[in-house]
Amino acid sequence: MTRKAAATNPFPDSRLVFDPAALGLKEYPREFFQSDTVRVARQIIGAWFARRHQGRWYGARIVETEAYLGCTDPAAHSWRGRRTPRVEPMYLEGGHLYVFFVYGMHHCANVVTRQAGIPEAVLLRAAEGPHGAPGRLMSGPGRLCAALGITAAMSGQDLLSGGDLRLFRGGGRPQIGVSERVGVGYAGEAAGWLLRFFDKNSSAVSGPRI
DNA sequence: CACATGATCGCCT
DNA sequence: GGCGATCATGTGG
Repeated sequence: MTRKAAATNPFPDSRLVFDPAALGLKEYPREFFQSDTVRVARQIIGAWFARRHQGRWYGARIVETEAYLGCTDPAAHSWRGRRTPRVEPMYLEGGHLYVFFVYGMHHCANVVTRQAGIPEAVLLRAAEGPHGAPGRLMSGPGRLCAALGITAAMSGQDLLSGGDLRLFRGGGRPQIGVSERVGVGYAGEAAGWLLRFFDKNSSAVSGPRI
């Protein structure tokens, strides 16, 4: 017997339409993404991940991230310098997008950090919409990608080349919570590293708020 | 070629 | 809290 397919958040979703120009949102300079990965993971809490589609911008205010520290991080796809077609975008210079497919049904979006050849990245785990928080729409990396229609075909795109995928700086100074990363129990000691960051005041954060 | 598994989610108990 | 869906990817023969 077949089971009901997992519910998907259709893209485009009109609740996510917004106007970065009207809001005066600015983009980050390249150097920002080339700096320390943990710093980027913290700093982009409150930033806007945006996608342009048929003339409209769809936006997600990032409220939860995780840092993946490349060759020396057992939880990272690039651990020990692994270099395969899937992971290749992680080796691009900071500011590119790395998207992968997991569990046969979900996509996860990452912002690549550091210089070209240093495969580190920040996983986007949760976001809230521009017109308030539409419940659990983007609470979790899979739902976040579903809501914005992010697929592996977009992996390797540059967020700083004036294209349809961008990251804008957010306003304010969110209160940042810190914890272990989610779902990396297989990574041994690295499972305990405090590399997950979230907006303490957001109801869209996906996992434990400890 | 064959097989094991995962940076998740939703439904079940 | 547990489990199954479902398949691209990586690894090994």
